[in-house]
Amino acid sequence: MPERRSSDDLKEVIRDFRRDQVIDVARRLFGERGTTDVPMDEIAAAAGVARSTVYVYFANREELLRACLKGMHTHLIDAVAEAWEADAGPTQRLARIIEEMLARVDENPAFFRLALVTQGAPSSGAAAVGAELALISLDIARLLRTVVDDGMNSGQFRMIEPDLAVTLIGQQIYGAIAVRAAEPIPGPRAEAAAAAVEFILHGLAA
Amino acid sequence: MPERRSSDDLKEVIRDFRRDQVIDVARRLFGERGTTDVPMDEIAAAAGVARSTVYVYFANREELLRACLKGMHTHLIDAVAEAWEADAGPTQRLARIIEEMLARVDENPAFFRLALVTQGAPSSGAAAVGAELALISLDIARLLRTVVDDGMNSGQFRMIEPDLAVTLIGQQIYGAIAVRAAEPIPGPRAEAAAAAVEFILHGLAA
DNA sequence: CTATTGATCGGACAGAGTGTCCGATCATCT
DNA sequence: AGATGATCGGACACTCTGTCCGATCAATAG
Repeated sequence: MPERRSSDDLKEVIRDFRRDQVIDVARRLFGERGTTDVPMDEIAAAAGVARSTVYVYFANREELLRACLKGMHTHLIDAVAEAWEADAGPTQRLARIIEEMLARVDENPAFFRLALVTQGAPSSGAAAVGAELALISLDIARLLRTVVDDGMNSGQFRMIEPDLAVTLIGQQIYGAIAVRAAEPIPGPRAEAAAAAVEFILHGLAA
Repeated sequence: MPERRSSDDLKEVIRDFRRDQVIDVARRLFGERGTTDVPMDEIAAAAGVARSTVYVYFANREELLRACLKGMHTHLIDAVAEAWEADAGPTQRLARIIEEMLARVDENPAFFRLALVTQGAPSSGAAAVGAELALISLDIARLLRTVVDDGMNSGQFRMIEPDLAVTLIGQQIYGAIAVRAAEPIPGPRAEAAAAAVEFILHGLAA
């Protein structure tokens, strides 16, 4: 009985390992050349498996792409959540969220660019893929909402419609990510994050 | 001789008309279902021409897509430039730029979403298409630069690195556009624009 | 040690779309 | 009426997708 169990578990582990192997390769290739321009043949070859085997793990191209995004999602949320505990004030937390997200961009700019690109894209894969990204947005929005509420309660932020505040901050972050992902050689991350926070807090007026 | 000339001109006009006809249809279909999911057959059929005729006007799918973006580009720049003359102060001009851009989004959200999506996308078409969009960004950045310089010179904006200021404003606008393009039923445009301007000027701090 | 099982391979297959090409057709201008 | 040029429509080769299936190989059970 124990043998059987551990044997099954092993298979599971191997299976996941193989799966991740394909996902990693796909994420890299998708990032380099775009989702549409990489044939399944090539992904399979690069991952060292047969094309037909890829279709054992993923029903189709779209599901593979979704799996790529899913991994990034959990990674991002984990990183932000971890940093979350460390800091206390709303300003610090806001700074931390932005810095963590930019860090994620720096980790794999090509694929992050791709993720933004896929966002809201009315293309075949995107209906389902969009759902995956919507989850990320929701998670981030929830965190931002907490920041905004804290900021207003403590009198550090001025009083405006909280939803609007979240939208505005979100827009700024979205833009910052898009810009950074597009930059060939992004400048120092800390400065970029600090500039964004400063701007979000005080704007440009004299 | 004059006949010949006007005859040639007429051909030119007809040619352009046909071309625009295809572009309009393509823009709509691309907006509705994405660039990859609309076969050339369908575009041709919807435009009322043979598929082979489309290939007379456009070398390939990518060139057609680029033509779609090009039209939007000129339209956008014209609209902003026109409004530009009317207003004087940097704040008013900033507001006007944002409002005009959001108006463009409202005109054809589906296609605008698509344009954002294509932005920086490392996909087949996107290398050349990206160039087209880069031009738009450049034009807008130039306008924003003027706004920033005016604002600082007149003491209405605080003094910071102008390039940074342009980037930050650009990020907010980019995000605002993306968010609006993604909304199923966007709220009142004037309010959205006003909120963005207010945010850009004063931020969230108390 | 052998038989079974399950995963993987490799290749064939139909279907769909792309871009090219060319003869047939039609309208227009001479 | 005849020449000219745009358009049509369909055939073509090519590529990619997703499906399928027999062959192969390794680990495991008996």
